[in-house]
Amino acid sequence: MSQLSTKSHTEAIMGLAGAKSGDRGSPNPCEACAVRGLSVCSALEPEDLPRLDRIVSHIQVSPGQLVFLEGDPADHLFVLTDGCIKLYKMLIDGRRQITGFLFPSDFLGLAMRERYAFSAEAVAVSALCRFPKRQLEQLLVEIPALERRLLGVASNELAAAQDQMLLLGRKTAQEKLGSFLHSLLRRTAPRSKAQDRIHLPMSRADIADYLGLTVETVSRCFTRLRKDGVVDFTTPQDVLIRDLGMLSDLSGVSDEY
Amino acid sequence: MSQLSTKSHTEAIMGLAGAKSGDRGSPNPCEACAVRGLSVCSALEPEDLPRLDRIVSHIQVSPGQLVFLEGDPADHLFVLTDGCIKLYKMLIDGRRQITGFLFPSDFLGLAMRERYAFSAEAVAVSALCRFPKRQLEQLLVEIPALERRLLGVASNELAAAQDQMLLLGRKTAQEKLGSFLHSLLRRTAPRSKAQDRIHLPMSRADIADYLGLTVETVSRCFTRLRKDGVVDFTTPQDVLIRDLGMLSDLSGVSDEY
DNA sequence: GCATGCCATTGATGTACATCAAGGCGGGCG
DNA sequence: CGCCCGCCTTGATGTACATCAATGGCATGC
Repeated sequence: MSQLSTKSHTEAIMGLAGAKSGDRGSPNPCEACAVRGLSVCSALEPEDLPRLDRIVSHIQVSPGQLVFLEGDPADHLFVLTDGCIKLYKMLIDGRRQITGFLFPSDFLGLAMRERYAFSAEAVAVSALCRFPKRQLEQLLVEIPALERRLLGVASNELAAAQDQMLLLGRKTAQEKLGSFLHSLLRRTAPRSKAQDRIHLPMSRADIADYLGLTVETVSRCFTRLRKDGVVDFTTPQDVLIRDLGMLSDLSGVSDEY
Repeated sequence: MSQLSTKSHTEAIMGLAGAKSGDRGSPNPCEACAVRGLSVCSALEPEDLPRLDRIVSHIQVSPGQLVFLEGDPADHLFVLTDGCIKLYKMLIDGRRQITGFLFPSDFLGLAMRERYAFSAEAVAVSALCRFPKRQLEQLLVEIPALERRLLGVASNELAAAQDQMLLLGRKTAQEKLGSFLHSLLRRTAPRSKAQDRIHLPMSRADIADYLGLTVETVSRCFTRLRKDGVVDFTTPQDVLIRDLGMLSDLSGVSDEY
């Protein structure tokens, strides 16, 4: 694990260095942001946007690159504007638990503590807005609506975390896969053209580590779902939902999820 | 499950009715509160305390009684002042996942959403301060320090939830039990006389539902830990930690936990 | 074009934990 | 006091998923 850490950490620093930090010259990027209106930033009045612009910088990461490592000083907060990021924790022997996947407009680094409680690594080529924590905290004081908004984001994350605990502790492998596809559909379909298609940017190993399973079990359950006519795969990364009802049943949704 | 819900819900209402709601007559209970200084309330200046007093009411619940049910309108927030509360979610077929145990000074109802995302039920005789959400939100606007504090609480809960995901998804039964005892020790020992003793107010079934196991496995792992000299039981509810080192190793602690 | 290596899939086997079942113990109540 | 009833423990058996192992597809690079 240590060789992974150090190596990846270096990559991350290179990644950060390669970013167009500060974005001096581009006038007010936040106003034109793709996720403006969806993300935390929507809590701001248009006239407050320049204050965000002043402290934001933009970074790019490619698959496998780290945004930060568990235990790093938590100096920055992020908003994902494009791509996909995975968050994970590890045990000393290398067992890994992915605690979440982030998609555009998602907030990163909410854990407002001394150090990051998990690592963040790019799944796909991704773009993030980066805010220095100190300066953003100053903004929070001046703009209560922003703080309110963060509290709302935290609430949602907490609720999602509890759903995930239920999944990890009490659902079968089939149900886990069903729930996973179902929640992915709800999160990403609204912003895609086809309402019944899901793109899976992450590997089977990532899915396994998210659901507390192994690669083999994930694969077997997927083929089972396919043979049962619930889903179909155009490629291993592209899922077609053929029977949403069965998928919902499987995921154990009632009101939640 | 439905009969449980309705029955328990009635109990909860009775419990709430039985509480000394409003506490008219007692002048400023918050000032004398047992958990004042530990809990969210510590974010308040002494001169602001009466404003809390004005909106707080106090309720008592006995073991098995509900504080609220998943899906209920989230009209109140709580601070636990005494006892122990369990939070849980259920699947339609009755499988249950306990998402957390609360101890005195813990905050309850952080998920600031329309409806509660989980149920809260007393494990031991418990006392709570109850705040109407609307009125507390008004206070949040007027006292930014309070909102800041809530965000901090949310961060901590989020971090704890991620630790729990790692536990549920990737740890063995032994490690789960070890982690459980270890974190309980860290949470409750500071406030108890004996630094190496843990009282378990919850049943084996509750522990099982918290760790994603069965009662039998919990019991077997406990006896294993006892035979290995890691812990000892004076009663099934009272644990003596005999080898903290082994316990730490087992729980997979590095910095975290 | 072919070699290389990663990723997904599938099969054979193993095992950690669940399930089923049977006492033992202690507390509450008649 | 003694019966009853939950709760905990322990044993026997079952199973869902992990592990081990082999193969094929696809992209990358020489």
